[in-house]
Amino acid sequence: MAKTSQAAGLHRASLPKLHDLDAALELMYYGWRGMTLEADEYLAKQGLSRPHHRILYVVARRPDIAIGALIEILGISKQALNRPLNLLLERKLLTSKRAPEQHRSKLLRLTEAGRRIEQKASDHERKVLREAFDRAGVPGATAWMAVMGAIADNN
Amino acid sequence: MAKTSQAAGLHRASLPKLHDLDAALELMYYGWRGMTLEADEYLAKQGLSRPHHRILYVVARRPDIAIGALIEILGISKQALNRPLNLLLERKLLTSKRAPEQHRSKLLRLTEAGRRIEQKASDHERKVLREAFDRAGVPGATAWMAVMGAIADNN
DNA sequence: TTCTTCAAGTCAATATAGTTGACATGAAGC
DNA sequence: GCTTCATGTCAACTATATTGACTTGAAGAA
Repeated sequence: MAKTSQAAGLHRASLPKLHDLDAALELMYYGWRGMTLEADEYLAKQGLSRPHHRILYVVARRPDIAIGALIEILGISKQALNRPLNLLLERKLLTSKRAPEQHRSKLLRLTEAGRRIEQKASDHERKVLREAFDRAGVPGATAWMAVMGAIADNN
Repeated sequence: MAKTSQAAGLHRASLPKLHDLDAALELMYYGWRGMTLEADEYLAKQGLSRPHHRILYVVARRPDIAIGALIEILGISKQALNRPLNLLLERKLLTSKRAPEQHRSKLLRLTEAGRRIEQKASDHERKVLREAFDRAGVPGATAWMAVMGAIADNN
């Protein structure tokens, strides 16, 4: 029996709601999935996954970042960083060189191939956001940003 | 050396932006984190984690759901469901009984203890959303829902 | 020059969350 | 009685993370 038509990922479940905010709660879940779905598929085709993308994303925006700083931003241990980072170096999507004056740390940079993959993966995510923002108009997009900011900064 | 003050989770990185929508992209990432952070901490104290919570969440809204239907909604294999589900049964947060007329399937229900944990965990997530919505007002919340719906339904 | 510090790299063991494949059980329907 | 179907379970594997312990190699200071 073929699975009832689900091109990719899971359909939104539409469970009965027990609370006022259940719909919003589920939207956050499916929104996250919706944004990352195509990017993850693209990355999988390249033999990469989300952790690799996160590394590429950060290095693209902080060229010559040291490994310690990268660990801090990603919020993972250096052992957890080790495998994906080495894969990216082996595949020549990243380069590392010693700092000229601060020879203890290694500075990371994207190669052209790395930049291309980072851009394509991030483009998939931005495309989903752009289409949603286009439908909502500028005021809707602004409101979305404000609400997400408040959620993100929850302390 | 103590980590530079980060009560829980990671601070928002504030990377330089390469694209218009990078800020939105990062907001989605940190928003997801912001919503789930306290719930995850609460669950960890109970010796549970997000997969357990997802099971409890669904069963709370679909009492007497069969295992096959639960698998479909969660989008995981029955082998992946097996461990967390059995833990919840052992801990008596869930009960399972055979259907009276359809004796092949097992029907799942929350116990009182299960309901309590599901509520508290989901309350942590809803609290974050409620505070953000309160700040944004009804129009902002409505706009947020519309944008998230468009992102979630990205096909 | 040795000693210490520090960034980075590596090894081992463990946990969690998932996968596919194979097979058992037990009730339902024909 | 044979088949179907929901469930359960075993094994092997992958990926992503953790903590702890240790090495390497350069920098800075005594």
